[in-house]
Amino acid sequence: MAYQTLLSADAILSAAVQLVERGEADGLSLRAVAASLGVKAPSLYRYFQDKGALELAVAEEALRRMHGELEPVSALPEPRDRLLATANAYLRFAREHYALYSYVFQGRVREAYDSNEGKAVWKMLLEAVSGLSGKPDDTASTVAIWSFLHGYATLEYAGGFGASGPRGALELGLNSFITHSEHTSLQPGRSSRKTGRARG
Amino acid sequence: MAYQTLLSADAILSAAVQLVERGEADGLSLRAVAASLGVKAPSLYRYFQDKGALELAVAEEALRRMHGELEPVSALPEPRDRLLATANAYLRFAREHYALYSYVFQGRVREAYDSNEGKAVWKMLLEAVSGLSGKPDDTASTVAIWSFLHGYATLEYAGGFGASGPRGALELGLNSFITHSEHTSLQPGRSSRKTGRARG
DNA sequence: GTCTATATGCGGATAGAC
DNA sequence: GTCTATCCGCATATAGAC
Repeated sequence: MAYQTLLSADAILSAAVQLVERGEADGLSLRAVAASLGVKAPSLYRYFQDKGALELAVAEEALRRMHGELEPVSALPEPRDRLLATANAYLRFAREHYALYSYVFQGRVREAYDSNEGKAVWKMLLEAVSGLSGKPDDTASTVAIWSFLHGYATLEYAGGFGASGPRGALELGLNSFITHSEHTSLQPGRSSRKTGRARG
Repeated sequence: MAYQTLLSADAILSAAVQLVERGEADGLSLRAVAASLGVKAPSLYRYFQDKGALELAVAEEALRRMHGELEPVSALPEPRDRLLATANAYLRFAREHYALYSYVFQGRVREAYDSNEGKAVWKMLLEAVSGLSGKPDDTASTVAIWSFLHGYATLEYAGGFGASGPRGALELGLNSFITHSEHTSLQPGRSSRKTGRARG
């Protein structure tokens, strides 16, 4: 046989993710992915039907890594701690891998939300929020906090915070939600620590 | 003279904006802009030095239109009404012109934030928020609410709200901020209406 | 399983005719 | 002031050789 096996779907996906992380989420190109693996572009078609398939795989991988960032703090027993830790983990991922993070929210990758990876991330947020509010599936609060976190991450990256430095905004926002949530909680006695404010 | 004046910077900008609005914010192309005006691409270089200059102009125009949407409600006397109306106007613009809206937040257009148009939008938000909290330049609260609004608009468009329908999240988020803001207000007596909850 | 070669398309930008 | 013609580059994707 003239050629050995150099590629695998995993290796291609891994290389694609790496390029997205470096490239600020421009356009991922099959040529660049192939080049980074030392092969030519047409070789990739043995492992992915077309570019769209690879894009979807990248989006799912991004969500998988997000989930991996959120999962470790999901066992925290105290609801407020858990929510704050979850929010911090979310923002940490967005900051350290912004190109990959934003990849999920843009373009044609909306199918990824219906994947198991997308559902897993949503579940992390939902349980962290619901644990504090006491409501079993507190969709409204989860969407609200998710919106806040995503917006904050985006504006921070885009430089929407001027020279004034917005550091107080994160803590202020989280405290607003938490206070409101505790105030309308179904289990008011449980998570009403007076000490310990949100720290970003 | 063999050719008449067919173009102007305004006409080109207007055509470019229209293409962005239609095209879901893919890549704007000079060829497409020219074609929509019935001319050829090289003609545009008489009015814009290169593509980057046109892109910046589009971003500034987007911010100008956002400001135009927010300005009418800036005269509302009651702080809570003004903030809610401002939030609603912001979301209305984002919904009805999402491609143009998102254009501002992506890519290389960050210079637009430093323009007069960017400052004007920020000022609308800042004054609406500060009017409620009573603090003169309440940057932290403004950043927090802006983050929430931007995140909500983005997730709504991206379909991040599943079939469950997140309608309560907008009101919940706004009420959380407003309650927190009024609670820590420097002028507690002024905007403490018990009636009237946020309506999205 | 990977290659070369190629078809096809879109994009920005410039030179020089009219 | 707008045109044609052109250069150059990058992209997806396929056919067929090795």
